[in-house]
Amino acid sequence: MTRPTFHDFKKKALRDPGVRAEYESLSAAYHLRKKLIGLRKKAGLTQEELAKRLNTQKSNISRLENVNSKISPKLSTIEEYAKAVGFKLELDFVPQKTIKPHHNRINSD
Amino acid sequence: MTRPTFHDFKKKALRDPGVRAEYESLSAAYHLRKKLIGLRKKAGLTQEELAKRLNTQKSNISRLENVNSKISPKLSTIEEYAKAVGFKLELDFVPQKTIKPHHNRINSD
DNA sequence: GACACGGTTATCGTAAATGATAACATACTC
DNA sequence: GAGTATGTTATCATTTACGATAACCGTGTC
Repeated sequence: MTRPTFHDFKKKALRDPGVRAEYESLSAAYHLRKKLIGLRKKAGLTQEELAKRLNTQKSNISRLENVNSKISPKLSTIEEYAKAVGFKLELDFVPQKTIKPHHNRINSD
Repeated sequence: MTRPTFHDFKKKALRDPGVRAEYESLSAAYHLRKKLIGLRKKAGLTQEELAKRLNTQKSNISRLENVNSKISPKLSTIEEYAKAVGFKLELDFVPQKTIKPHHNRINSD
């Protein structure tokens, strides 16, 4: 028998309703940060260069982008970041599906 | 000669690049608030009822929705509001048009 | 090894968002 | 007019995001 992989661990963890709830609630901020990094790199900017555009420091950019960050940024912060890398932020409100999720459904990340 | 109407005033004001910039920068938050109110009403909730769902006070809901408000809410605040009225918040980043705007173009609304 | 580059982390001070309470305005009903 | 419902505004305390500085970790280059 082999050692459990991280994938196995995640699969199992996501079956726990509590863990799953936290995972989903985190996902918005999580995906946001990944998105921001992608936009910055596509714009060919380092954190330091972007920081300069925003009149701030690279450490602050890092904090904002960092997945481990516990902060929930202000709307204006995200907007300014977006603008600095050449994008405009738009907010969409999509109706929540109230469908009970299939009990063995796993997010494919 | 008649008194200048508010519409005239606004039209003129928006020709000023500074004023216009401020107008545009405010518009995101402005539209957001209108959107939020619409979602709440569609859900058939009063501010007080929604406040209860969010474990807060109606005055705080009012502050968040109020167009005159100068605050830039946290992302999580908007997310929780959306969830409480049955919606999910999604962020979209659309490429900025760098086209120079027509010098006499006026926003309708 | 020394250096530069890109990013992370810790810390501290300040500014701003949020929580909470109360008083107020309007409109509507009895 | 008294009472109720909905939303607004002001104020204060608390929490948290953000600004700023510094030290650190790789990685690559010389």
